[in-house]
Amino acid sequence: MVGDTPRCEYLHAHDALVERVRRAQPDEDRLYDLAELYKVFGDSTRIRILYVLFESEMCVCDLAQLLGMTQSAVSHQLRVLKNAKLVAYRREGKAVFYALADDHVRTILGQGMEHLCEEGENRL
Amino acid sequence: MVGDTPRCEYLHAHDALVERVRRAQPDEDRLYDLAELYKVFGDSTRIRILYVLFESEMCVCDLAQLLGMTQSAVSHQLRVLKNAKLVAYRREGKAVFYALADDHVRTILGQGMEHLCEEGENRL
DNA sequence: TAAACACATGAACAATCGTTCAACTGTTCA
DNA sequence: TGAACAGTTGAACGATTGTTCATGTGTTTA
Repeated sequence: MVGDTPRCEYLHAHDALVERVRRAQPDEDRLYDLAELYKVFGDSTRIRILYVLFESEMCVCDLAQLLGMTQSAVSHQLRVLKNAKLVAYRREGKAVFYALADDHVRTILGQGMEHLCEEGENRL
Repeated sequence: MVGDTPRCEYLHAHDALVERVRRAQPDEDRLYDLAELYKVFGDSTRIRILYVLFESEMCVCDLAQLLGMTQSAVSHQLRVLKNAKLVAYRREGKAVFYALADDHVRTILGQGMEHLCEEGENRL
C-alpha cells in the first residue's frame, strides 16, 4: 500500500532480522484464510450457536427458540458456519439437525475461553 | 428480539432438551467477550502482525516496513492487539518493541491453522 | 531548549457485516 | 395434488470496522 514510508534510522541494523522473519512467514493467502476462519468465530450470535451445539445437535427451530431469534437469522448464521466447515447437518423429515463438525472446533473454543479466564488472574 | 416466532410442532417434544442445554450455557457476557476475542484474530492485517511476532519481537517501524503498511495503520492495529492482551510491549529509547503476550496466542494460532489444513484432507 | 525522530491518537470516509422482510425450496400428510 | 410446515435465500438497511490524513505525545541529541 505504501512504498515511501519513512524508515527509522536504525533500520539497516535490523535488516537481517526483518529479512529472516519475512522469509519465515506463511503464504499471504493462508494467513488471509486464517483470518477468515476467526472472523466466523468473531460474532456473538455464532458463538452462542456453537456453544449450544457443544451440548447437543439441534434443529433450526429449536435453536431459534432457545436463542430468541428469527429462523431466518439463525439460518443465515448456520450457513456461514457450514461454509467454514465448523458445523455439519443432517436432514430428518422436515427438520434439519446441526452439530459441531469435529473436535477441532471444541478445542478452539476451549482455548479462547481459557485465555479470557487467564486475563483476570494476572499470571505474570 | 423475537417473542412470537412460530414454533415447530414437535417443539414440546424437545422442550426438555432445549431447557437442559439452555442451563448448560455460559453467561451471555462471557460468550460476548469470547466473540470479541476472536474478532481481534479475524483481520488479516492483525494475523500477519501476530505471525511476524511469532518469530521475533519487533519495533513498529520495522513491522510497518516488513508489512508494507503505514506506521499509523500498524499502530492502530497494535493497539487493538494490546487491548486484547495478545501482545506485550517494552520501550527502548525512541522505539517500542512488541512481542506475543504468552504461549496461549501461539496455541490459538496453531489450532486455527490446523483446522485449515484438515479441510483439504477430507478426514471423514 | 529546540529540533528530529518513533510512535500514538482522533476524526472521517469507504467497505464490510448482520439483521430484517419477503419470497422461494423441499418435505410431509390429508 | 394441494395445503401446511421447516428451512433457505436474496435484497436492503443500519451498524460496525479498518484505513488514511493530520495532529499530538514522549524520547533523544545537537
